[in-house]
Amino acid sequence: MSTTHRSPTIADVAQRAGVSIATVSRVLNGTTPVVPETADRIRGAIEELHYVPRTAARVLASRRTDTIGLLLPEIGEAFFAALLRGIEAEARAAGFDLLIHATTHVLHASVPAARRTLAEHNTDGLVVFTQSIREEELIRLHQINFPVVLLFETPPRSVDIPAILLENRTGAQRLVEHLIDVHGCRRIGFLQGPKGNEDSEGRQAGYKRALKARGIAADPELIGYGGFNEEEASATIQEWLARSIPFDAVFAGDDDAATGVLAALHRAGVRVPQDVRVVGFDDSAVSRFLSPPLTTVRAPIEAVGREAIRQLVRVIRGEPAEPLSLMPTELVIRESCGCQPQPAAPGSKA
Amino acid sequence: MSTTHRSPTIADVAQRAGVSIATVSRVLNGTTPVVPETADRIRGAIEELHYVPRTAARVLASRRTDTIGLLLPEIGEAFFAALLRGIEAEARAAGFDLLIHATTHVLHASVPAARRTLAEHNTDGLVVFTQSIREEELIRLHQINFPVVLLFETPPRSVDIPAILLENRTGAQRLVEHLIDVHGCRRIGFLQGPKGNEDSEGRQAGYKRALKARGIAADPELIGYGGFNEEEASATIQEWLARSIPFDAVFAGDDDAATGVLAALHRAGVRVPQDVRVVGFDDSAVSRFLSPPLTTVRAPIEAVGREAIRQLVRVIRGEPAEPLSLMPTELVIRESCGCQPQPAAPGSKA
DNA sequence: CTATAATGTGAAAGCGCTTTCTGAAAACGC
DNA sequence: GCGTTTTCAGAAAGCGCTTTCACATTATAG
Repeated sequence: MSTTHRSPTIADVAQRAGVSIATVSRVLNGTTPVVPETADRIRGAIEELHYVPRTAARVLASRRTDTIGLLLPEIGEAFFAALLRGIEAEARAAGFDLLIHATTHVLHASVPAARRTLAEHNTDGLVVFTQSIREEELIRLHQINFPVVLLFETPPRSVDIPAILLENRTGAQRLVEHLIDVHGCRRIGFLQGPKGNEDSEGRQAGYKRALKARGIAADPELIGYGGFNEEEASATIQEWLARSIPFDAVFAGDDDAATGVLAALHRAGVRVPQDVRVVGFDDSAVSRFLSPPLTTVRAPIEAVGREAIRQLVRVIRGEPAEPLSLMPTELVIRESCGCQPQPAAPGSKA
Repeated sequence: MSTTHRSPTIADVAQRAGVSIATVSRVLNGTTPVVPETADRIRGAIEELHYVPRTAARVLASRRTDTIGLLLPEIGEAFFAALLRGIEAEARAAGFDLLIHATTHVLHASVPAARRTLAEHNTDGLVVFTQSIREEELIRLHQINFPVVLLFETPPRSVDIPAILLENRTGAQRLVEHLIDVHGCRRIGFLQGPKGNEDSEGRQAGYKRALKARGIAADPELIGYGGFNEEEASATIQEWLARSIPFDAVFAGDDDAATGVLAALHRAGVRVPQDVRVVGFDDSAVSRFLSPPLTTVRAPIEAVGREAIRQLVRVIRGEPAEPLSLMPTELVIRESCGCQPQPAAPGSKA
């Protein structure tokens, strides 16, 4: 209990246990069998000294970081928590730490190489969120064989890195067909997500397919911008109402946008689902608590996070990885489409 | 462009630039002036070789990690994204990386010391979320002078580490007084958050003060459990309705719980705000889009994250830090309390 | 001009681990 | 019993940086 003793190193542990540092390292890592009594003695010394191995020394010597980097364009509200939960849990289970970089302008070619601390030698692999990295950088990483998986985006043709994608098209198609078949909708609006967002494109494709399959002409006036957020979706609906564009349903692109649509309609005194039916996509945490509860498509976001790590770990270990994981989606019928309330099974979360 | 050349180190850069590695290190870190031409030559070599310094070597040699650890009990839905956004941005601005550990059962005394890789030598400091660390471990860290700040929780008496807290009491009191004074409520329910949660306790104290200040007796029947989540809050309200407990308003503890309350009332055909008024706390992203838009108290969660890092960085640098940062809250009046819709200023986000 | 102080750079000593290489001792085979 | 294999543990060589320390230079002073 002295004042400023420098903290213990592996040498201190070795000395106290009367062995060499090599042996301490071996019980620490379980790399080579050590006589049980000796091992116990070492473990005792570790506890007594409150020894904590320096990660840096370990990394430097072993040339493995046991760390996975996560690159995000920004930390959004919606499914971000679920995604991170999946990523964190799976990474931990596989024995990796998680280093997070969330910001635009990271890893751009313009950033001096010396500042790009996340990739290469400083992590064992990268989970890259759509639109958070420049294509050149992605290609460079791939060329030097650095493990990367891509989230919600198809990799460029020249780069065969694993990608985790949502089954957007089919889910959206079923959703829109439900509006048409069950509720007789004919004028269904669609709100697009951010420019270049693949999820949005897939959902729009599903929307168009559904219309086509039912012989309904797509009206360009009914395709607006929702930006996958409440504000912009809300604004678009307000504008449609102001311009008296007739519509009997809105597929909002995602649940955030649907929330904005609901708010705009509520404000305007338009009843949902009586006057207009509203559906979203994602099945975000709040969707079942909206008024009325939102009909949507469940996107298994947490599973996406887990799958991303699973594939990345395979790449890191040099095992064959799935080039493309298409995560299944599922229609979730609630009331905003006009269906009747589901009799909530006791104890069920629906 | 050969196949498997090992990646460049500082020595390769030094050789190519015709200087010693010490000089390269100096331009990398800007620690000592270097003749401009030489520096340029070195920077050129760095770019050409795609040199990226190994963090591990740097950390080992300098004994600084430039990394801040974040300890969370779990990755929740609600204000988690905002918190992380604040933490990430401020940490990056201060030149730190972010290492995230989210899970219960981390850093418990039961975890072998050798596995507690996050603290001590492996980060420069820790942001500890309420209820994610055992008190003994906190005390130990404090004893060895390891920089820590505590989020949403008052540190134990013996441990004087900085804490970032919300001004819960005053905010809650104003909120409840608004219900009483403006809307004439007399039977106001309160839903508690998780057991031992200080935010919940502070809000409950504010609730009681408001009642007392207005001469209303607190009815224990009107204090229920909401758990700061939709499900449990929803269940409690359902139970109150089933038991015909009369109430004219509900202060749900937080916005998640308020969302659940709204859903339960909606399901039961109880109108908000005509029959029952509902208010929350936090001003989460969805609150303004609920039906009706939620009256609540704005908790500056992103600012909490920033402030946490700001204080932690001070401790890391050995500067004096604020022992206690009390973040101000602000009443946000919308419609769920019975007030009229605010005329939304054009371009405003309210 | 010579003595003195800046200034810029290199040599080299670590930082605390992992891991190869080697050797001693114990176990085994015939 | 002696040679051979196996098991366990130590010595020592790095891993790729930062940082003292010392040393040339060059600038400044007297």
